Amino acid sequence: MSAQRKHAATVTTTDHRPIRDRLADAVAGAVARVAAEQGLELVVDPSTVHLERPARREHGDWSTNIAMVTAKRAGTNPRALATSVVEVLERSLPAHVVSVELAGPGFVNFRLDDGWLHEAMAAVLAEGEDGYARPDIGHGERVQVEFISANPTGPIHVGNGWWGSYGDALARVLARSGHVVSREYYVNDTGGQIRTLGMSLLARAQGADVPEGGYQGQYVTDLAAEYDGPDDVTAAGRWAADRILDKIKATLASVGIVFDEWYSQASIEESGAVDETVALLEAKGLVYEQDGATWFRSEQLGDVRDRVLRKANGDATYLAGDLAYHRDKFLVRGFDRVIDVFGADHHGQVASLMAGVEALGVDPGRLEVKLGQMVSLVDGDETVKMGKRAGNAIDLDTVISDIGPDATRILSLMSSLDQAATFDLASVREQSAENPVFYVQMASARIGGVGRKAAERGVARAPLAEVDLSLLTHPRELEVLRCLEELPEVVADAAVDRAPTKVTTWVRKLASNFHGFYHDCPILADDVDPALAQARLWLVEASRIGLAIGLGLLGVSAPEAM
RNA sequence: GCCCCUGUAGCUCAGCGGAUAGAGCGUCGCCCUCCGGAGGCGAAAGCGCAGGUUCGAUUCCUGCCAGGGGCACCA
Repeated sequence: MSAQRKHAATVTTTDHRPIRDRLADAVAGAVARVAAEQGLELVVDPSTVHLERPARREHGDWSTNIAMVTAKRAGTNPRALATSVVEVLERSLPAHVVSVELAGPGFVNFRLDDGWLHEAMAAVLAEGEDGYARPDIGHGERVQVEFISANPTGPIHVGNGWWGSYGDALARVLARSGHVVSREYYVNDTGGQIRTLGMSLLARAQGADVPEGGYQGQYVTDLAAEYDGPDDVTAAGRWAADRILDKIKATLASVGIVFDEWYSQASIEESGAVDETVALLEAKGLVYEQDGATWFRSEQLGDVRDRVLRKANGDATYLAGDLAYHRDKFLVRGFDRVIDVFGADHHGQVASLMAGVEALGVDPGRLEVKLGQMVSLVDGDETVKMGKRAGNAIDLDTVISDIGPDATRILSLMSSLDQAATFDLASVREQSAENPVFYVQMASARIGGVGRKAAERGVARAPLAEVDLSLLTHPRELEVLRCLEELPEVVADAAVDRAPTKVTTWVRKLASNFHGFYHDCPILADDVDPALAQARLWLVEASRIGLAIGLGLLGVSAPEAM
C-alpha cells in the first residue's frame, strides 16, 4: 500500500496531447537521428507514423511498424533499422515509457508505466460527457444524411428500422466529430404509387376488394373507414399518405429517430425545379427526345444505359425528381457533402443519380451512397415474414413493441450495413437472459447502483484534485482505463469509415471490462482502503461518462437502474 | 449476361494490412457469508477455394464456387 503511494508522485508533462501523438513524435525524431548518424536517406513525418496497441500485452502497450515500412526505402533491413531506433529511443525515453524493445520481424514495442492510463482517466473526467471523445475531423463540414425515405404507402418495415438506426447513429457520430449535420427524410408523396394507394383506399371504402397490384394491408381498410373525402384517387392517396406519414414519424420517434427536414417530392415538382433541372441538362446537350419521352444521356456518364426523365404521358420520372432534389441539396442549400442511405433494393438508381449529379456540375465525390443490405427476421427457430403488400407482415412498429426501442437499436447496430443480417427477436426479447442489450445496460445500472449504495452509506466522492488515481493498479481497473482511452479514436474511426457499428463493439467491450472490474474490485466494502475507494469511485464515474457517450451515439438509453 | 454486397466457431455477428483471429448464444466445467449472479473464470470449436501484391493478407487485387440484392416511360 505504501509502495503504491510512492507511485503517486504525479508525472506532470506540459504536453497534454494524446500519448499516441507524443510517441509518434518520439519515433519520428528517433528515425531522423538514426538517419543522420548512419547517413540514410530517410525522413518520416510524425503524422505518418503508425502506432497501435498490440493485441498481446507481452508485446507492450504501444507498438510501431516504422522500421518495417521504411527499411527498404532507407536501403537497410527492418531489424537493423529497428535496433537503431530502439537504441536512440533508449537514450531518452518519452514520458511514461519504461522500456523500448525490438520484437518479431521488426516491431518497436513500448512498455509504459500505468501513469499514461491515469492521465487518460483524468482527461475523461475533466472533459466529461460533453467534451470527451469529440475528435474534430469534420472541421465544420456541412453534411446532410438522408435516410429511410420510405414511401408513405404503408407501415415501414424492419429493414427501414435497421437502416434508420444506422443513419441516425451515423449522424450522431458525425456531429460528435466536428461535422454540422442535418438529417433528412425524402417523402415520395407523388406519382403512381400515391394514386395506387388512393385507388386501394377508395376500393376498401366502397367495401370492394383491392385490385391487383394495390395495397392489401389491413391498414388500408382501417384508413378507409375514416375517409370521407372526394372520390378522386390522387386526393384519396394524398390523404392516406399523410396519415401514414404521421404514423411513420411516431414509430421512428419511438426509437429516438427524428429528422431536421421532411422533404416533399411533390413540393419539388410543384416548384418548377424539376423542369429547371431538365432544362439545365438539356442546355448541356445531355437530353434527347425519343418515343415521345425525354431521355437523359446517362450512359456516357457511367450509367449502364440512358434514362427517361419525362414520360410520354408528361409525368416526370422519379429520377427527374431525384436530380432536382439533389441539385437543391448541393446547389441551393449548399451542403458540402451528402450521404444517402438506401436499401440495397435501390441499388439500381445509384449510377444514374451519380451521373446526373455530375452532369449538374457537382463533384460526385461529394455524394456518398450507402447501401443497406436486406435483413431477415427470425424468432428462435421460426422465420418471420415481412413485406408491405402481404397482409400479416411484421412491421417495424410490431418489432419495437415486442423487444423495445433499445433492443431494436442495438440489434440494428451490431452488424455492418454491408452484411445481409439475420436478427433473432428471441435473443433480445424482454425478460430474456441471453440479451446483448441487458449486458450493456446492466453495466449502466451497476454504475447507478454504486452511486445509490455510496449515498446510502454516506460516502461522497472527494474532489478529484484530492484523489490519488495512481492507486488504480489492478489489472481490471487498468483494462477499463485502456478501453476509455480508445474512445476518441473509436469515434473518429466510426465517422471516417461511416461505421457506427464500431461504437457498438466498443460499448460492449467497455461493459465487459466494467463487469470484470466490478466483480473483482470492491469499492464500498469495509476492508477497502478509503483512498483506494475514492479512486475507484472516480473510475466508476469515468466509466459512466464513457458509457453515456457510447450509448448516446447509438441512441440507446443508459438506465441508472433496471 | 452485367452491376453491388456477403461467405470468419454449431448459430448470430465483430475484426478490414501486423506478431498466438474476438464476443454473445449453444455445449462442457468452475465461482454466491461479496457494492445487483440479468455477473465473473476456464475448455472444446473457425477465416469458401485457388492464385497474386506485400517484410507481413481473414483484411488489398484477380479468378472460381456459393448465397443475397439490383439491371422499368415503378418509386
